[in-house]
Amino acid sequence: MTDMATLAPPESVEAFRERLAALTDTLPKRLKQCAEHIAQHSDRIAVSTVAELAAGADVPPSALMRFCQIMGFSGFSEMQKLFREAYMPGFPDYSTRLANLRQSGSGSPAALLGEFVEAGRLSLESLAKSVDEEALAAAVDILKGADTIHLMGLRRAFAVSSYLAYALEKMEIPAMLHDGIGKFDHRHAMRAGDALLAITFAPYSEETLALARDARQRGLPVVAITDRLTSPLARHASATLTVPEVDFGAFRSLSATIALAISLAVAVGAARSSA
Amino acid sequence: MTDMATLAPPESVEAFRERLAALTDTLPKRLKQCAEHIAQHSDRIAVSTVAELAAGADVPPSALMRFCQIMGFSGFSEMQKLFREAYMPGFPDYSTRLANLRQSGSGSPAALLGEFVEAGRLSLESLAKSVDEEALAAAVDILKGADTIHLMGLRRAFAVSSYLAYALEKMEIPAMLHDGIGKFDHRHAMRAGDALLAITFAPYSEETLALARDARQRGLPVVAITDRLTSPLARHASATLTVPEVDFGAFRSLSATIALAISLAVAVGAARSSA
DNA sequence: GTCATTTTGGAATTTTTATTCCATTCTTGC
DNA sequence: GCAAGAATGGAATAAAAATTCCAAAATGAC
Repeated sequence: MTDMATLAPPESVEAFRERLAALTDTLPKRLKQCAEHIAQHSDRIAVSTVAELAAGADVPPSALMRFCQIMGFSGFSEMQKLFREAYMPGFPDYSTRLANLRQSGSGSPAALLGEFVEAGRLSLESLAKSVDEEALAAAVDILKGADTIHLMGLRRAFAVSSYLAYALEKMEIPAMLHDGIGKFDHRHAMRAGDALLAITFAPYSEETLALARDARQRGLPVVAITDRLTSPLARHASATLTVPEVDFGAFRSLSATIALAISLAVAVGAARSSA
Repeated sequence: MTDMATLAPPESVEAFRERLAALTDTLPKRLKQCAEHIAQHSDRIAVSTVAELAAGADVPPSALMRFCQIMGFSGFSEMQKLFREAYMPGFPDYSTRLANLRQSGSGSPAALLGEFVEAGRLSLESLAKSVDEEALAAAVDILKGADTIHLMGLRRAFAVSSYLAYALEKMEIPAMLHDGIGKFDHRHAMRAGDALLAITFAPYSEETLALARDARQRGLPVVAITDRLTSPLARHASATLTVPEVDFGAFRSLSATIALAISLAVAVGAARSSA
């Protein structure tokens, strides 16, 4: 760190992150500690003091000050300003509103809604944190090559499989929704070259497991969306995607499952149309 | 405000809100301004200074200090501490993770997922902010008195109506899902004493509108879940719930719609079982 | 191993921010 | 309309935080 032509401070959190990523490797020990701690806890910058962050990174406050300057800020305060302004963008009083909703008499419809909104949000955040990018890419790979995509998910998972059927149809991708109507199992509709996307959560639906087993035995690739890597569905799957859905009461919000499913569908759509 | 036996400071954001609500009406002008501004922007407390908040409430800083003390804190700093500590976003590094996801090459499945997760979150937050509690209560009222609840929603709304059918079935509430199979419209399955819950978004499904119109003409109450109060579905409805769903690309996340729908179902379930 | 250069830790300083205090202005009961 | 009490605004003070600076330690080139 000899010279460091004072460049303009990052103007957005994204720009900040980019510069941070670019710089981290070039920094000496203490400053790298700062960079890593900041990268890990960037959401605390807005509500912490220099001393607190420095303690967290296990460096003296002056090291953290130097770090801020290297990032292009005049000092810590300028950096903090960026994060304070970005704090809760778009929906400033969401948390207030949510608190009011949840408080509006337990059991009241509004309070219930508050709980489900929160459950959905937690599920989505948790999904973003835990998603296995490789498994997702593998799943896209499998489905983009399939002649017809068979969709199987019953009971609570039926909402997801039916939405996928809608999305795939819209993108003109051949898909078949196995809906269990009349107890026809339609297993013979699955032909060589097809793939199965199966969705089930505990307690696992026997019909879904059976269809996945059948597909597997006949050599068709199976993509699983389920709740755990050790789920019985995963045993039959070539790629397994897990969703950490938060329940409220007896029902789950499905937000995370649907987000994952629709992402998968759109990624497959993009892959097929560019092929 | 003569004497104010110094009581212990609130230990949680909920306790804070309760005390705030209880106190607001007893306060003189300036202090009430503080209370109202704080109630409205409690999420900014963690990242603001006394001067900033005071300016926002249009009072001098000393008034705000007095307000903090009346709330039971030793001063502003102690109050701010409560909010800074409470701000542990459910999953500490969610925002970092999300930023990484979205950055992972546009068009990649992971990047798509990042976008859908964000769209879902925004939808949920927006729903919490905009939900019409009275309309929600009215909808529960209508549905809790119905003999059979008829569910109608096609295309993208079918995921929602089918999930509702699942939830109502689980709660042993008589419900019938109109699925459009074989183009049977099943309108005559709707009997006096029943109610219809219809769901459609632009471009509105003709079948759904037709069924709602029919129910209306026969004097059955109709609850609508749609995207705008001016939607054609709302014209046939006794209660209209609107959902501000955020799209990403051609598809919506459905998170908010499902959260609203399931809340409605559970509230109806609770109302019926306690009746 | 020595010297030049970079990096570091902590004490000293400056700036910002919170907090107190009190003179003045409003209210309200009579 | 007058007094007594409450509420208010702003200047003065105290506290906390950010920032700078420099001597000491570490590193690395020769």
